[in-house]
This record gives sequence, structure tokens and C-alpha cells, in this order.
Amino acid sequence: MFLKQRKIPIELEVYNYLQARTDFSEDENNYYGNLAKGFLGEVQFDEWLQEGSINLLILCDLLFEVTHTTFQIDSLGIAHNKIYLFEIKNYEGDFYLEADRWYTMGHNEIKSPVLQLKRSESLLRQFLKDIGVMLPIESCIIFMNPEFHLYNSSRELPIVFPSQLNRFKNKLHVLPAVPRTSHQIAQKIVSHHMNKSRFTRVPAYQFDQLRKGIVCCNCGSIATRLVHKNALGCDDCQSKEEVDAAVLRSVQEFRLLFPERMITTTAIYEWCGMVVSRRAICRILKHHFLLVGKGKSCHYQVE
DNA sequence: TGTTCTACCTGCTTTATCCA
DNA sequence: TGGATAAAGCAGGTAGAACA
Repeated sequence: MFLKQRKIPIELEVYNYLQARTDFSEDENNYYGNLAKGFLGEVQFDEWLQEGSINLLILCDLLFEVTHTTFQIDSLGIAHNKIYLFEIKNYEGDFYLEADRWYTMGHNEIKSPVLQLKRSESLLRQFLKDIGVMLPIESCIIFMNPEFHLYNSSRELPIVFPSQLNRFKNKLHVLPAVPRTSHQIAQKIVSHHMNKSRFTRVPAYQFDQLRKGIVCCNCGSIATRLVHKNALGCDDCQSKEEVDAAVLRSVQEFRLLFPERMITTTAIYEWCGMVVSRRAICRILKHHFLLVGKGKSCHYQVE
């Protein structure tokens, strides 16, 4: 049972929106790729967990602070007598272990997921103690990608490999039903969740430097143009979308990328690359947002 | 096929506000 | 105080759908 659903991280959403409007550096591209892959793995884990009934209260994507240290948890499962800490990885390819260090087959050392897990477990234990929850923690790293393999792995490591997922799920299937107290604990934990990480890492961008236009809802290209009075067409994939829906998507992008900017007809008109007329933008904004102020100072707010 | 209706467009003007 | 700016109002035109 999912008590807190997973949402797409703001960082990833920003990258998704910027993709069509700017050129990423190689580092940014790699970081974006890892971010997207990691999120995909987490979503796959949620879907896998939802197949069949498991007596666990699942809390996804949690962020806490303990003694000025922020830590993130991919998934937490609250059972009748313990708390499961799941660290989800979507690694692809072959890796090997040497003296507790993790390497790719190209001999590049990567951050040890086991150390990350130990750190998260330790911080979680402190956090639970602070809020008065005294349940034992069982933590494990879940590798979701069937193309992942780790050489020199030992049995003692808290790892669930893709080939072990079904047996691991069978173990969860026999858990007794969660009592009311577990729901109360889950609510208590969620109430301490922080919404924004101070460490969000996104590329620097400015309104003037980004490409303007309406991004195609199908292929993500910015090569859209008006093909009908109320329809946009994409030159790349030939898909079509209603003007209203496309403009509203663009407003959503604008709001996330420039939260400090006011929503005005001119700003959205420019952001949409003047593909849609100023009057049409005005009509759409008026219909979906609240007009605040008059004359030069007027702008739109979410109703 | 022609007519009517509706929705949306552009262009111009008006109104309101900001700011040097 | 007047120029600049932003949105609204209005008029006329266009395109597409519905219908006889």
C-alpha cells in the first residue's frame, strides 16, 4: 500500500524542460542521463511492488534532515515489526568488487552503493530515534536492471539482484498485516518529510539564452508551428496538439523554470516563440488563470 | 452546394499603470 | 507629467462544422 507516491524530481523536470531549449555540456548530459535512468528504476520498483498484495506501507522519495545533514530515501517500507529501507539502483552493465570498492569494467571506481546505504541507514536510525520510533531497520539495495551484473559479490552484502527479485517479493508476501500503529508511524514519518533539497543541481540558464517555441508533446522537438487555427503541428514527427493544451504546457514549463517571473501575456508569447498570437495567449491565460492587477502591472496567478 | 453559426484571428483604439 | 507598456474592447475577416 503506497502512502506517499513518487513524483518526478524537480531537478529531472528542469532538465527535461531545458533539453529542447539549450545545449547541455557533456557533464550535464551524463548527469541528466543518470538522473533519468535512476528515476526510471525507482518507478519500475514501485510498479513491481504494486503487483500483488504486500503487507507493507510504502513511502517513496523521502527527504529528511538530522543534525544539519540532509539525506534522501528512495523507498521506505513499514511492516508490523520493522522498517525496510530500500535503496534502488538502475545500473546497467558489468561491475566488479575489489576490497569493498566498486568498479566498472573499464576500471573506473564508482561510489559504493553499500556505503551509501550504510550512511542512509545510520541517519535514518538517528532520525527515527529523534521522532520516537523504535523499530529495527532492515536495509537493502535493489538492482532493477536485468542487464546488471556484479562480479566478486559476497553473500553477506545487503543486495537484491534482478534474478532474486521474485524470491525477495515472496519473502514480503508472507508478512503479517500492518496494525493501526504502523499507519500512525508512517504518518509521523511523512510529516517530517522536507519538500526541497538545498542541493538541487541544475545547469545555469537565463530566459534570454534559451530557445523559444512550443515543445512537441510527442517527440520533444521545438519545431512546432500553427497548422490550423487551433492546432499545432510538429515538423519533426508530424504529430498534432490543440493550441490551448500546448500553451498550458508551455506555461507550466515557464513557471517551473522561472518561478520568480510573473506570468504575463507578453512573457508567455515570447516563451512560445510567437508561434501563437498574443491575443490567443491572452484568451488562454484568462480562461485558466486569475488576472491580478490592471494596466501595466497586471499578471496572472494560479486560481 | 450554399447558408448560417461559431470560434478565432488581426488591427486599431482605449484604459490603466509604471517610471524617469 | 508624459512616454512606455500591457491588457481589454471592438470591428471586420476567415475557416471549419452543421444543416437544409
